[in-house]
Amino acid sequence: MYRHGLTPDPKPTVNDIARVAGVSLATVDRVLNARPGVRSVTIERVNKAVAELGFVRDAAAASLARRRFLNLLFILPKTSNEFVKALEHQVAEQGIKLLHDRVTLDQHLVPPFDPAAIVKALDDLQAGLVDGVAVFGPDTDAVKEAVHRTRARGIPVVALVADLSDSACDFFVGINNVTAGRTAAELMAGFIGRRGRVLVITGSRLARDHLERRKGFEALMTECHPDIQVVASPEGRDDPDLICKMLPELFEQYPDIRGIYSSAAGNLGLIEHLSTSTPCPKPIVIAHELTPSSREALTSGIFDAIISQDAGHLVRSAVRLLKATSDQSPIDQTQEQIRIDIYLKENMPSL
Amino acid sequence: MYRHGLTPDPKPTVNDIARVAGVSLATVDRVLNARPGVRSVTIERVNKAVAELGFVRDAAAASLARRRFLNLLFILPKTSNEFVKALEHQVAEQGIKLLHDRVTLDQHLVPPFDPAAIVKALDDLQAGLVDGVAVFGPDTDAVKEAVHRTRARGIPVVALVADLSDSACDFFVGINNVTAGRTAAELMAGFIGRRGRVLVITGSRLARDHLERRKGFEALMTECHPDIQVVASPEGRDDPDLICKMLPELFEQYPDIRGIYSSAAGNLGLIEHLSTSTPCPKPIVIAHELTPSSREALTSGIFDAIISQDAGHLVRSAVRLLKATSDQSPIDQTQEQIRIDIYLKENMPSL
DNA sequence: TTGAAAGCGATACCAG
DNA sequence: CTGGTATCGCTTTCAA
Repeated sequence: MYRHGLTPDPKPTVNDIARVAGVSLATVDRVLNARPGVRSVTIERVNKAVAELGFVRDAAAASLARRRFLNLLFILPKTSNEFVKALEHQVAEQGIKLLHDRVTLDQHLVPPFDPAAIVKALDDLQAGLVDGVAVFGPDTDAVKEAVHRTRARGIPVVALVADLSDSACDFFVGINNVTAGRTAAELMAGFIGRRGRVLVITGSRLARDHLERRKGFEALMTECHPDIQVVASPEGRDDPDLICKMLPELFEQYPDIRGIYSSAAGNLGLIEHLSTSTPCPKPIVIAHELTPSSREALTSGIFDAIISQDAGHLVRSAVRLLKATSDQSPIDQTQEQIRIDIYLKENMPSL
Repeated sequence: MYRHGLTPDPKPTVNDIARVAGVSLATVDRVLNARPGVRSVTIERVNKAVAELGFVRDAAAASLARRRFLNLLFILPKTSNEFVKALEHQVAEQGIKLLHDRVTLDQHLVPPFDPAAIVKALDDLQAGLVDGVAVFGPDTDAVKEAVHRTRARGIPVVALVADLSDSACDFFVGINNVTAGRTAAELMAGFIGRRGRVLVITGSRLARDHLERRKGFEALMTECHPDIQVVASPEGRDDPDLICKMLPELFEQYPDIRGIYSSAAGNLGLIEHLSTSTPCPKPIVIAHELTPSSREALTSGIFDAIISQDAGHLVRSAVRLLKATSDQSPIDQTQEQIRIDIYLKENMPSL
């Protein structure tokens, strides 16, 4: 009754194809994997049989017979940033599970904001030892050229979290940060009643993702909320101490701040400041990335919302894309789309 | 250099275990799969070898050797509801891809709100033909008993979208609807400035998920926002026409409505009403489930936010859980946690 | 340009 | 209780 209605009882195998097409197993394989050295008439015949029988390649058998591992490498910035830590954790964790699927995950931590280190890491790769790379690094020409060389050597590359311009990579896995900034702005506008002054805490001008968020935030306010004034802090450089210190001055200068948007990675400094001296009335605070400390700030009411991207999803997606590239298998765009998550106190996931 | 650092070069196989433990392949298999009929000393010896060699079972080989498909069935309500349609679509879509992985997906649509139909569907299952079931149905005793019988026959069952109480099922895949309602309330409170009257459009008292949302919504308002008054509409029964008709009267009765929470599945009626006669000032509207029409309402500004759950994720998660149960393989709780998504105009995913 | 045959790493079945 | 062995469906030499 509930037989899988999609294949005529015993699922056809390569043997069936071979028999029906009147060729050998080896030839069927050559056609299925688009290997060279088959006459086009033969190709036709095989394809016809494939279509006729409704053949679907068995992934398990294929993977087993291929008798080799897919070795993937993640190049991440070496920083104490909680979000990056979460990525590292995911790579390590998922690496263990993926062993079952003949995939290995390694990570290489390079100094942050150091294009040369990434270039070296990429150029040092041995094709054959590494079958794919995911890079989270600055969008500089040197990096893009190194990515280019890597791809030229047949190693697929995905840009992780921060895109590399001019589609230097095979794929980008991450969110659109302009959109993320706009999302923060939309939420902020709603929460402060569409009027008043908001402060944007900025990071470093070297981090493209942070710049984009700020740009998106300001753009949306300009477009849709003329009664909201945005002031930007000096560069916080993602340094908690620096940020904590610069805040009192800013509040003095702008006593009417109704909202704060922490666009970069300096949440700790902001939390530090707000948990000691709370301006009154308490401003609406929106920050990025759900991490242990931002989670706590949300719970305690210091933060009102978090804009986030799921580290687990980022890693899984990068792996799937690299694997699909290697297997020449199709990609499910909708599954690979990384969402811009909004978390309030109530919908924050447990754990 | 980047050799997979987790296994000493050639990954050990069952043969290696057998050799080291000094037993046969068959015995290794029995131990690995916890099959009966092995002396405990032998079990010990095998486990020791497994630990020593750092053995990881090769999923591809196992799946191939098992030489059978995993046939899963989704029992869904037959309704024109867009969210359910999205589920159907995902089951169909993912079913095609899963063929590669020796998994088949079928769906059985039963009349909505009809416990007897679900009971029959479950009792009609033939163990051996169906290896797992995902059910989206009402939480009634009859259904729970049928689930019980199904599980007793060795067929794992997951509750999809709507939980069945008393942990009748092996797993629940879906969101906590009380929490979803609270999330909607938190967002609503922020958007309307924490004061004023809000209207909740309710569905049917038979749908536990809808009731829970409303309960959560009201609870949060009571707990945290004393200046917000919640009024509930008569039951809309998810009927667009009915809802569209009852609204004018409600607005007349409560001219000061500042927010509307569409807690059930009657978005179409609400959209219909609001797009013809817009009350002024326009109330904040929050609804559930990102679907083609709610998406459009968000784009056009009729809706301000959507609380949603990802249909693709729901289906994938149900499949993984059923598969893991069948394989006796471990589960990654964090990946199976379905998020309560919040979408504003800006962060709505494309497609 | 094509074919034959040897595995890949687990599971299942039949003996002992 | 334990062991041998034939697969599973596909990929990959090695020959022809």
